[in-house]
Amino acid sequence: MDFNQRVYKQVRRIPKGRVAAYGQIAALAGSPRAARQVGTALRALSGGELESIPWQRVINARGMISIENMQTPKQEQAERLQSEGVEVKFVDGNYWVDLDKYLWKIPNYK
DNA sequence: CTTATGACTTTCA
DNA sequence: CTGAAAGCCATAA
Repeated sequence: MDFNQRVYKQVRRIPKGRVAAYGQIAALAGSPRAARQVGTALRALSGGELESIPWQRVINARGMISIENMQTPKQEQAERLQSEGVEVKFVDGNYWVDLDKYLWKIPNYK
């Protein structure tokens, strides 16, 4: 299975109303140091996948929405998160999420 | 096969 | 706290 597919699979596991860092997804996908590739994977999403995958729940380690891509505005991500119950703050041109409250705490397996 | 690139993260000044 | 710098590694060219 491709790295991208593993990423999508993990992203779908993020509970509604929670967010996860790129690094977390990378770790779950099998490459703890491939956080940037998670972003690359999400950037490659197209039409239907944007609806079937909760990509809006993935943000950077500091709780900020780090999209600069124009086809999927960070504003849209903020809106999607808020409609799920996640509080998003808009400060100086950037959207922030309180990680202490909304970060997805991965349960211990094994 | 070799380079470039980047929806990231961590560290150091 | 702020910002610069260097790792990291899958993908694209």
